Amino acid sequence: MDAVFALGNRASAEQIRARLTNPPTDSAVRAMLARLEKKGCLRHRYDGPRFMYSASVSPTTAKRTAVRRLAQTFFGGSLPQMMTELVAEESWTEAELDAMQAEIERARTERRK
Amino acid sequence: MDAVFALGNRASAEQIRARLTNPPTDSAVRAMLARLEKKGCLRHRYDGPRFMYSASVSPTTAKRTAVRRLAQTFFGGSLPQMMTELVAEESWTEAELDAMQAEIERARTERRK
DNA sequence: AGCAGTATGCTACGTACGTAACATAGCTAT
DNA sequence: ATAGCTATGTTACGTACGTAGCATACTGCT
Repeated sequence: MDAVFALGNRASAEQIRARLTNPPTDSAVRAMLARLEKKGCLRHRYDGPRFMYSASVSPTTAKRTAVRRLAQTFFGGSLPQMMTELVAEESWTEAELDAMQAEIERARTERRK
Repeated sequence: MDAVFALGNRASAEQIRARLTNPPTDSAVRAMLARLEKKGCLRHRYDGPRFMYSASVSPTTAKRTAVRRLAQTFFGGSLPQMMTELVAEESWTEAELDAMQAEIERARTERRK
């Protein structure tokens, strides 16, 4: 599923396989995709000669879920704590710090509306 | 594994089971823990009457790996893009924005050393 | 038409996993 | 001591998964 989302929620079996670490067989990937589709996690449609798979939940929803799961697992369930910890523990360039600060300023003005 | 890390990298089988969504049987959890230990993902030691499991990789390492994986899956592999997008798309209180900004300022001074 | 090349469909087999059931060991209260 | 609770160990069985192999269908090339 991660591979599908990383590929923009529209991916062929071979593209998905290429993104996996220790990629299993082509046959295994196709079998897994069929199972995920049977479970309702994926859908597929024809794109010329091959299937293109997409998740049945929107990438936006999946993203929010994944972010919250990460916060839950490693940051005590607190998104703010996750953000401040990431600012502190990763290494950032001046430009990246500038960009984050600018986004915070924009969030402040958005809040006031 | 997520449950183990969420529990501070020191958890009993029952604690782990309690954290799982649609928790499988007690027997299944214990069997899985035994398999993960056999694979080298987990270790256990006795704490009074019961086993306490811990990951064989440090929580810090696992956290960095998980953060990068999230960035890879949903933010084009870019940590800075992930940060700015999270600032923009989540809803924050003034205090939380203040805390993030303060952490950015601190990161700036750290950078100059 | 004939022939590669590619993509899906299907089958069979071994391994991993989820579950249930029972056995064993240690601790506690009576 | 003994009965009861709890935690781990072990076994057996059904389902899910990883793999290999072959069949079928479509496309493009000669």
